[in-house]
Amino acid sequence: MRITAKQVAQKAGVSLATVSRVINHSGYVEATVRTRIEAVMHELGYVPNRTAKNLATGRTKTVGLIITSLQSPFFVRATEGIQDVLEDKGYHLLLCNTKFDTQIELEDLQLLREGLLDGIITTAGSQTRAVMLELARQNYPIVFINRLFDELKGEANRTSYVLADLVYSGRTVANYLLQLGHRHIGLVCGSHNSTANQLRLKGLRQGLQDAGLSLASELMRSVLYPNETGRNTSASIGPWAYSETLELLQAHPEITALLVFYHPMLPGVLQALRDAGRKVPETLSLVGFDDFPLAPYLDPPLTVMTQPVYEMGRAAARLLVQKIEDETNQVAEPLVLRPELIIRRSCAPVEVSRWQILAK
Amino acid sequence: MRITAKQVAQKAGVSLATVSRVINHSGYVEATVRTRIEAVMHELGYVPNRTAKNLATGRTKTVGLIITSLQSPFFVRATEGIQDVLEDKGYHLLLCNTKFDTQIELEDLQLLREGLLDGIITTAGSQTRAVMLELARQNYPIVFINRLFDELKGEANRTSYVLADLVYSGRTVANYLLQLGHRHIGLVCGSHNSTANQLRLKGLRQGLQDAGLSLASELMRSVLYPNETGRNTSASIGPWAYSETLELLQAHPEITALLVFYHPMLPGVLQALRDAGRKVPETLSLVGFDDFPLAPYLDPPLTVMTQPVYEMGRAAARLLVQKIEDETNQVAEPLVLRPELIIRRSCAPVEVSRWQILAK
DNA sequence: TGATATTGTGTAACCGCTTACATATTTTTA
DNA sequence: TAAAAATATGTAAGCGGTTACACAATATCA
Repeated sequence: MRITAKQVAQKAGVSLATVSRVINHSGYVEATVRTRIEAVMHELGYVPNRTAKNLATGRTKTVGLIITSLQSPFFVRATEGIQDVLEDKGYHLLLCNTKFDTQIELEDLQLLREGLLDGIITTAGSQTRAVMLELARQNYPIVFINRLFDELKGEANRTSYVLADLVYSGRTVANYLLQLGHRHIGLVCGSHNSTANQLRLKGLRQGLQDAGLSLASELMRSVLYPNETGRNTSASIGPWAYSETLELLQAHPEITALLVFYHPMLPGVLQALRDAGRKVPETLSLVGFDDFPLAPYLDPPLTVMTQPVYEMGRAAARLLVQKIEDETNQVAEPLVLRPELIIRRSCAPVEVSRWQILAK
Repeated sequence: MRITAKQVAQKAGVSLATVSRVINHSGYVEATVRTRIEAVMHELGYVPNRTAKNLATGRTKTVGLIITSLQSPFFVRATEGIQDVLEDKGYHLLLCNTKFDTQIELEDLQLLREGLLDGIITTAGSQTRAVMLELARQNYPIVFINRLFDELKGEANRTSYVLADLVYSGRTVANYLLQLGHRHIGLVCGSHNSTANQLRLKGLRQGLQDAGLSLASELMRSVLYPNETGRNTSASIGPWAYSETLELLQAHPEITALLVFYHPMLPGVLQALRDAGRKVPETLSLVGFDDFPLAPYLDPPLTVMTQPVYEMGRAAARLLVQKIEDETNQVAEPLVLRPELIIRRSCAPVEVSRWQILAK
């Protein structure tokens, strides 16, 4: 049924090797022979078998992208950047969505060992640190986005890092809110296990400390992801975000500014604010993380701390392909990009908030 | 370096075949032997090679998902549904983002022939009709989402269809707006090439005709996607949507209701409305297609026509896996799911609009 | 014009696993 | 208890390409 290169070779009266050469444009092939073989391939409708090629070459031209959710514009935009580069370099993308399930993540990582993937780009890995380190040390090509492994520092291998300066992110937001007069800053973050959140938190702390303040840990809520308690399907994180936010605001009415570290929590948070009777920004200032196309059209337009996500995706893909194609081990120099605060209308000076509250 | 099954066999003192049997839990293996082999595998850190297995079995346990963009919640949510099922069935997902580029789509389809993919789920295919038909007739497993091929009707092959009743969508929206008193309904749709849009349009026309009206084609704008004019990267469709909307509103100030068929155009449309000084819903009623988590928090909360996207994704994946694993050809019976109108606050009776306009 | 380099092609050994078939042993059944 | 069935394992032929190596034919050069 399926036409093989062997059949092409026979029909064209040449050897299998020659056919392979014309397929891959490798080695020497006489022009007339090449033409003849190409004609036969066309006539027979020959299509080379990718799997066979993969086995013979030991490469699949496929890379895995491990993300924890598709619900965040961060992942979507990063994926676009990655794919634009991969497409250019002739690679394919296997999308692995862990949904915060460690088990799934481990299975996905295993694909590297199984030879199905030439490399991996990952934004996950909080729960799989050990395995990650092992893979890195076995010189599998890996690019980490917003994730750093200090343990690997100085070791030559085939990993790379692409990061936004998330500490700067946290610090900048802290400064901005401080400057608006806020002293009680609440925080709803995603998993506290996430490196990204830890870095942002670190920056936030720094910013507050510089002003002689400290972050009250009781003003901070982390939301357990649906799957951190077991395997699950793509459930919404909304309800969690909603109830945590509501509780936080009820327990701490002194909060005048709220940070939302993880985008998929936004709907839940916004609903909680409505139900708690907190108007943004009059009664509460709100800052999101990661920009998205509709942010300017929310009620109110949302002020966000962004990262150059698309570029980060591109960089990650570029680095990964480079690591895949250049087998030498190197000491990775993290590529750090700068986040940016986009001020819209969800934050107001604290005086206004006070006034509003009193006026009630 | 890499451990092969052969080495495991040697070390365990059995044949390669037996090792294969324990790996795949196939055939008969004596319990003690199985244990011994497993011990050796573990000791050697053996990991089976996926590519070799793929070649030997002629299957890759990988399916391709062809989408045109990641910017739409439709694709994101569908992808989640698909992946939840695939994960369950032990399949992987190769994500193919065509960005409306026919060339890319053709290359992605080719992966089916190249044996890299066991099957394909696609939401695209407007420009690749001929190739699609060919693949379908060659009995490659394919599931179409929101896409129907009349040419294939009654033919037995390995395709399936999952659709939302988009004609109903269009009709329902028409009825709703008509009932609110709107008579001049504008339309900003994505590519007119998309089957989905054509169906919605058909429904819209039906709804209007039932009321003795007809759709004025000059009130309709389709937006050329960035890539319908050549290969491109993941550029935003925003600017196109913006300028088309602005022009439409300027040319036809009589429009009192506007439909947005393609979600990624929303930001551009909303900006245009602002710039045109049209308040929603006072001065213009707005209906979006496809729901998304932040829709209730837009300004104003957006009324949308939805499809059960996640379920459609799940259904598509289930059907595809079924087609892959059951080689018999069948006549496909389209699975049609029902859309739903979610009324929020972006539509108002036309009297109000008139009043507002006059009041100016 | 003979030595050397370049070009062109075939042979055959992989890549690492699956599986049809053959064979041997044990269990079941009549 | 002999025949049939079930269990257990090995042999070897694929799966469909790539590529090292050998060798032949031309082209290049001093």
